[in-house]
Amino acid sequence: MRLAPPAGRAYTSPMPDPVAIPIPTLRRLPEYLRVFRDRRDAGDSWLSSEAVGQILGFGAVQVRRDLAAAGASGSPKCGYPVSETVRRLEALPGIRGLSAAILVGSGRLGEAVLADPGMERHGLRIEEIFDLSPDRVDRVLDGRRVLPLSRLPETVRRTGCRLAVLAVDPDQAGAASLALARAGIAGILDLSGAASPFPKDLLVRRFCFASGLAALAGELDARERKKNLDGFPRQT
Amino acid sequence: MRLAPPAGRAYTSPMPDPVAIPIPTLRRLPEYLRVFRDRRDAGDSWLSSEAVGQILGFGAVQVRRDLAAAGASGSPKCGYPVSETVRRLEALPGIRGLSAAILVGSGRLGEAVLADPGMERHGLRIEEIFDLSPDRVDRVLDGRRVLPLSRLPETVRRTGCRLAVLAVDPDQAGAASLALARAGIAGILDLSGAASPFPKDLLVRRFCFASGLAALAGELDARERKKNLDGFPRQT
DNA sequence: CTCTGTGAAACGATTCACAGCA
DNA sequence: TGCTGTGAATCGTTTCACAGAG
Repeated sequence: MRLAPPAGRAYTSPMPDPVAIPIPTLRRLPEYLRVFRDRRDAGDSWLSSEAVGQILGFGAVQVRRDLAAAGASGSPKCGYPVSETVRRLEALPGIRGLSAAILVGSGRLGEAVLADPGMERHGLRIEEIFDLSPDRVDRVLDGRRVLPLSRLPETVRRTGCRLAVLAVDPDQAGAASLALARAGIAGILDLSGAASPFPKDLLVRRFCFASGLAALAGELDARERKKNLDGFPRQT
Repeated sequence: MRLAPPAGRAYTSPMPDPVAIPIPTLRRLPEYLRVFRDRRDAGDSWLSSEAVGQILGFGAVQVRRDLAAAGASGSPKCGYPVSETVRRLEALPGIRGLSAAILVGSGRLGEAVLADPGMERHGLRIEEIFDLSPDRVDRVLDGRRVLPLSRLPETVRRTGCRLAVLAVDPDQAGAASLALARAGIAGILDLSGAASPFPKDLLVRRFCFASGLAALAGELDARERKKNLDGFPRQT
C-alpha cells in the first residue's frame, strides 16, 4: 500500500519520486478534488473509483491510477475514504501549495475569472488585479482596487505569487507577458488569444473560447466519421 | 505528397482515411490558423515551420506534421505560403465547417464568451443566447435577445447547430446539458465547472479557470523539480 | 544550402487482465 | 464477492534522422 519499489527504478533517490505525476494526470487532479469535496460536503464517507469515473467520464482504472499518483489510497470493498482523499489531494503542490495568483485584465473576461465560483472551491485566490488601460485602473472590482502594471514587481515580491491569469486584449498580451516575466511570475494562464511569442522562461498554458470550440467541432467531426466506419464500438 | 500508404496498416479501407487527424493536432490547428491569419494581415507571403514553432512554443517538426495532417504543403527554402495555408486550414471541418454554436448562460461568463474577439477570427459565431433564469431572459446582449430554454429545440432545428457553449452556474449545468442533449446538440464546451455527469452521447470538453490554474501550478512545480534534478537540459 | 516531408524509433499514457485484500 | 492496486500489453503522439526538392 505504501510504495514498494516495484522492480527497476533505482536512480539516486530511494524516495517514491514525488515528482513523477504525468501532466495529463495533473490536469485531472483538480477535477477529482472537486468531486471528492462535493461528496464530503454531501456527507458521504466512501467513494469508489467507478463512481468517480462515471461522474467525470473517465475509466475507473484511470481514476485509480491518478489517485495513486496523488498519494491517495483506497480500501477494497469500500472505495476511497472521502475526507482523507480530499486531504491528500489538497496536499499536492499547485492544488493548495501555490494557490495565489495575479489577474491582469479587468474587462469582461477578467470579471468572469473573478466571478468564477470554482476559484474558491479549488482553494485558489486572486491576490490582486491589474490593468494596462489607465481608465480601468483605480476602479474597485470584487473588493479590490485595480492597480497599474507599474505596481506589479512590488506585488509579486510582497505576495510571493508565481502565477498569473492573463485576461487582456490580444494586442496587449505581449507587453503584459513581458512585465509579468520581469516581475518574477513563473506561470501564466493565457486567456488573451494572442498569437505572439512569450518570454521563453515562462510556463504558458493557453486557453481561448474560440480555439476550444473549434477543436471541439473538429473532435466531434472525427468522432462521427469514426462511428460511421466502425459500426458498433462495443458489444462484448 | 498525396498520401502513399506507408507500409503496414491495411485494415479494410484502401482510402487515405481523411479522418486520421490526431486529436492533439486538432487542438493545435486553430492556433496555427490564427498565426497564419496574423501574418497574412501583416502582408507576409511565406512563413516557415520554425517561425511558427517559435511563436507558439512547439517544435518545428511538429508544426510540419500538423500542417501536413491539415492538408497544407510548403515549399523548401520558402516555408509555407501564407494565404494558401490559411485557406487550407479554414477548409477543415470544425474550423470553418461546423462554425455555429449556441450559448447557454448570459452571466459574466457568457458575456465574456460573446466579447471574445477570437470568435470572429476563428470564423465562429454564436447563433443564439439562452438562459435558465427567467429574469435574464429577454434582455438584449450583443444584438441578440436572450431566449428561454424552451426555445432550444426549435432553434437547433432551424440553425442546424451542433455545438453549444455552457456558461451557467454549476448547479444549473445538469438541467442545461439534458436540455441540450434532447434538443439535438452533439458537442458541448462546458465552462460551468460542474462535477456532474453529462448525457453519455454528448461529446463534452470541459474547461474552467480554476482547474486550468491549478493544473498550471502543478505543471510549474513539476517543471521546477525536473530542472533541479537535470542540471542543464540543453547545451549541445 | 535551406527548409519541407517522412519512415522509424522513442516515449508516455491508457487499457487490460489479474493478483490481493477485506 | 467487490473493489483496489499493478505488471504487462497496447495505443497513439512526439522526436530523431535523413531523404528530397527548390
